[in-house]
Amino acid sequence: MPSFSVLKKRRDFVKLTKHGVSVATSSLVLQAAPRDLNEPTSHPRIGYTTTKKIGKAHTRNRCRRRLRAAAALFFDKYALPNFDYVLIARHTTAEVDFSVICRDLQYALQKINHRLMPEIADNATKNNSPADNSAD
RNA sequence: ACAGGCAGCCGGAUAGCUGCGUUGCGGAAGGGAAAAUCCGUCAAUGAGGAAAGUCCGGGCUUCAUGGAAACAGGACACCAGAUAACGUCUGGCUGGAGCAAUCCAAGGGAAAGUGCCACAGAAAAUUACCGCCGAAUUUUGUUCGGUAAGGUUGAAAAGGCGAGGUAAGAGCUCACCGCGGGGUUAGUAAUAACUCCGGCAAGGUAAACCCUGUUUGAAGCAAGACCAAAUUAGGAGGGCUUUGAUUUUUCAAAGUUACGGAGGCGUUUCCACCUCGCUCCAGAGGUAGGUCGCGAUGAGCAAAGCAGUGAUGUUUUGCCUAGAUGAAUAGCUAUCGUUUUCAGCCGUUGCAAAACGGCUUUGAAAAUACAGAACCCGGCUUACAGGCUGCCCGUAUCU
RNA sequence: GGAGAGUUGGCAGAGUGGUAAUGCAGCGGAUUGCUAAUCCGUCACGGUGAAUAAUCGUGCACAGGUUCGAGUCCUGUACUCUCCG
Repeated sequence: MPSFSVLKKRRDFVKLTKHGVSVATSSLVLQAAPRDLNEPTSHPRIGYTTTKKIGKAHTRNRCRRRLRAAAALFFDKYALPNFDYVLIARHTTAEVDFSVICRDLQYALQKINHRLMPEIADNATKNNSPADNSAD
């Protein structure tokens, strides 16, 4: 039973690239950002990006599937509630061993959570009211 | 056996674990009912020969018009047929490539007209530089005429070759070949064969404009239809209604907003558009969302029979077979299959080195292609590891 | 998914079927005590060559075709960019 939903709107992707934090590994790139804090939903959301750079439609589909399979393994454990994540495929994603993708994703999730948690703490101390946070 | 040619087919398999879309069924909540929403140890089903490129042809939808046509522009072009249609396909003709099977060809018109043919060359299309010949003048020559055989240039220079003929030459004449026209025969036709005549017409380019014939409205599922939500508060104008003045026309005030107006296919004009319930200006908001279109009736798929040289048509029987929308149809593991290479073993030739062939339940390593439906069909083009089947041709050997 | 435009030296950018312009950058030389500016030359790739002389071949994204001859005309392929109210 998946405990996360899927990002679909272009607006959300753009917001992530503007305001989010990103971690790059050899096989994938992970972006993450907190959602609006006044919304009560708690599930993390995840999106997948495969650009035209990495190949034609067949290879892009394959990359997306492999990323989705890896995400299904690890997001239950590591993903934080009220956060949006985006996985971006790279040139190597279709070719490399699946174990490498799993290792990279695990590493990236741990690192990005480590970098995001203090940011939230800072925000909470500076701006107590969530209305000010959303106005930025 | 080797080397080719053509046509067609396949394009990984099995098991396990974890998952996805759609449809059906069941359940939950919800409601007058339905739809939408969520759930399921439920069931069924789930990519291709090219799904690709978007190069052609259709279906379908909208726009314009009473219905059409014309012009411009585009496309096509040997003949006959197939087809819903086509620039596709089939059969034939002609020309070219190959020993052959077979393959390739935008393959109408240059005698309707216009343009172009750089450089070189006398001359690139009614031409004459050198040369050859004759005459005049009178003498290393000059002028006039004839000639297109010879020379140089160039991609291309006015039928080819031989003989006659001539001052020199020339289809000027003749034979053969080529070319053009007529006739006969064969064929639906393109065309072919035979025969007679003409003396030869004035180069190339139409993938330059063009001519002739045939054909063509435009845009595309982000087409288009419906549903729901959100916002005016201003000015000008028009229409209608009521009231007042007035014989009517008309004028003023208040209210109201469709039955009115506008719309222009490539041809006229303009440059964001839509909504805010007439139009324009100003202003504000928006370019989000959902359902249908959308797949079980279709130029549908499979098999067999019949007609036809064939494309194809037709009859019978059976089948219903993806429907997503940040986009499902999978991810991983194991075993097997296929191919290649290396090692190993066996056989043949050989003194040997080595070469060739075979074996894989003897093993190892590597590879396992091109590539993902997006409204749907018919083609074309391009990409593609490897494998299978059938037929045909050539060479060598044997019978 | 659909519609359309383009590709020429290191960069920009012309080019009626007939010798691949021009500018910037780079390199060499002149000028100067030195530099800048200015002037002159060179500047796609490869071969022969002692040579930056000379000469030959290949070059306009790639591959075919038409033509005596294609950067240009026609067909196919690859890549890049733009638009979809």
